[in-house]
Amino acid sequence: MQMNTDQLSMTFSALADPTRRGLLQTLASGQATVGELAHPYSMSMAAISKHLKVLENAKLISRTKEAQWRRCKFEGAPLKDASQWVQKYTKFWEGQLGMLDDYLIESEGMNND
Amino acid sequence: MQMNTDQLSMTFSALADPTRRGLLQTLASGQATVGELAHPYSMSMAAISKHLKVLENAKLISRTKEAQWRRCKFEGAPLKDASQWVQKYTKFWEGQLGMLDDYLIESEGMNND
DNA sequence: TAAGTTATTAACTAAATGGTTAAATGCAAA
DNA sequence: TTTGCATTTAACCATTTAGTTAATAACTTA
Repeated sequence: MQMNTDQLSMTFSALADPTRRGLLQTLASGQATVGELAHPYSMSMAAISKHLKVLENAKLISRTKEAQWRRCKFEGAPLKDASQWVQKYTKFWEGQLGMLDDYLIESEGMNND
Repeated sequence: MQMNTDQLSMTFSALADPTRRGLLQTLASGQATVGELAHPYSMSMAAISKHLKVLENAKLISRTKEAQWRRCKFEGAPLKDASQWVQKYTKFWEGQLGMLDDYLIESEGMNND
């Protein structure tokens, strides 16, 4: 009903698609044009263009014009918050497991920051 | 058109909603029933129940029956892969920034594992 | 057994998503 | 200035998502 507009939701949402993760992987090997990015996929260029727009809205890529090409570049800044969010809970989880291993009391909880 | 069924997509997709992240945060302070989880939200219990089903399908929570209550528990296992994926690219990005700071050649690329 | 509590499921709705093909845009080159 | 290439946008479609209310299920307790 409503689109989630907060940055963290946008980031996770952008990452929740294998095609988009693949595009980011390609871009991690260096900048590329839309055509180059589209090449490995059996999907119209228009579809890839839309995926790139999702990534751009999430600020995970930037695009610069160069004649009739758009050169895409990976932008990792939004990953920092995502990484922190996931890591906090990953560590909490691993902590829980550790507590079980050591026969300590379960579900001590986690602070709220 | 098709639902993304791979685990990583399911995980990111589940995290791409502030309500669901909030539910996980609550659960990180200890197990809770659906009613307890629903309480802070101005949303029907049915809606929360659906969010919990998304989290359950993504294996981010488990539920056990206890009389007429369902006790929910945070399950962090799927976060490991998500964490690794995000961290790999976060580190790559921070590396890129570092290279710029040090006036080294830009876009050296990133290996493919 | 009847009534109340907790939660899920069903049926419905509006909007978002992910794809298509076709048209439009912007630039380069003949 | 026409042609061609790279890309985006428009219009469309089917599916999914996120919510609603109402009905149902499962269990407790009076």
